[in-house]
Amino acid sequence: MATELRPRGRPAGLNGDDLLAVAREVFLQRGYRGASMDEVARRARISKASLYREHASKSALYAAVVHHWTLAGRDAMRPALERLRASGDLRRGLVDLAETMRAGILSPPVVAMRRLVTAEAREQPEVAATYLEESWNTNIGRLAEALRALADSGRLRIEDPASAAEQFTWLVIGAPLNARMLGGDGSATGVDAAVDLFLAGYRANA
Amino acid sequence: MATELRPRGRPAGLNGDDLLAVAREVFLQRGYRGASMDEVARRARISKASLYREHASKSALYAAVVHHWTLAGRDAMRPALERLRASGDLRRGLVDLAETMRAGILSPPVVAMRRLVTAEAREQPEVAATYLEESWNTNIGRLAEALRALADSGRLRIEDPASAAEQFTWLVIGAPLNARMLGGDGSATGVDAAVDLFLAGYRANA
DNA sequence: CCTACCGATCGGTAGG
DNA sequence: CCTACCGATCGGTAGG
Repeated sequence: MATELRPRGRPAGLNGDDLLAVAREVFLQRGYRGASMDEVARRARISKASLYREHASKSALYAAVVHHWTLAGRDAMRPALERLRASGDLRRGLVDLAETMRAGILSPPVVAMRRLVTAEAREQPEVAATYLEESWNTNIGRLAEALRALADSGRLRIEDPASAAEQFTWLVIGAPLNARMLGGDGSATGVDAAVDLFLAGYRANA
Repeated sequence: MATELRPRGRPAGLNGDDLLAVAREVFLQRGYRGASMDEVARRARISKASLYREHASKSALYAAVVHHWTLAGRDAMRPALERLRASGDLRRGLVDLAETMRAGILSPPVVAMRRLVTAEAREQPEVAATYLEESWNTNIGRLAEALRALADSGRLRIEDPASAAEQFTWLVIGAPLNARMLGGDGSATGVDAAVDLFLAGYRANA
């Protein structure tokens, strides 16, 4: 039990980022409509009145959870992209990147968050748009920058890095993400076929 | 108003496939939890008791709606696949197929159904698994057959038609489907880049 | 086939 | 005195 020492009259309950983390768990487990403010408050060990003082409504709490999540996952691809730029073996670098992307995007919490935001896209389109822009398009843009750098250094021949980044992404994660979003275990078939096709189209030494 | 002539004591309300169509509209508009059995009964002009006599529960009605939907969309790709086999211009045939796939998979009702089934995949995994198998994997399998035929005739060089079918599919629809699932308008960038990359990897005359 | 109604629970807010 | 927080309950609605 997390019975911490609390100097004065400070309450035992959670707030701030810790409260958002608890709310995220509840939303991911129950879905938006299945999640109750009572459960969030109970698991955060605060009253509902306190919860509503930090977040004016259930939808505002949900928006805060998604926004906080996008900030946390913004730099997930950076290490693999830097390894790709530094790698002497282009093919190995792309395979490493592809496996990093799969491990991140196909991880259970990331899939669950995508399912949550997708399900609520009609009711709360601005939250879904924020997620798409801050999380997805940001990472695609960084991949495009890395591909452009490889093209500038003469290792790839790419006219449209943004399009190539999207193609690489969906070659790598399309099939297993689709399977996991629909509940299947995925059974990923390896990223080599994706990298092979990508290099067949964009390798410099044609 | 649809006040039809009814010869005898036949009730005015809907049943069978018409009832499923109304229920599908309600599920697509409201989501699973937002859809009420009262609204389905009201829009079908039957009592809730009659609705429950045809479908024992809300989840059973949902499962029937999804299953009926998968049967309706099973042959959507067939004409484009036959045109691909008969086409003299391989590239034009693939572009035609890609545009047909986009028009179907990105259409608002198909996206809405995918969003519904995805959102409910955790609560009702068997329904999502049925959708994945009967609708998605069936069409991917038919595309794989067509690619295998093109390989057998010497127009493509493909070792794994199933893998190539998945690659083609996600190159064509990955980015715009992702955008539409998250509420964006998509702004599809054309299928030429997808076909170009696919042919770079699988065209026979290497 | 319908009206009426159930046990349970929702998001949100009251007084102290 | 102030703040932060509590137990209790509001009006409506869900699936069945």
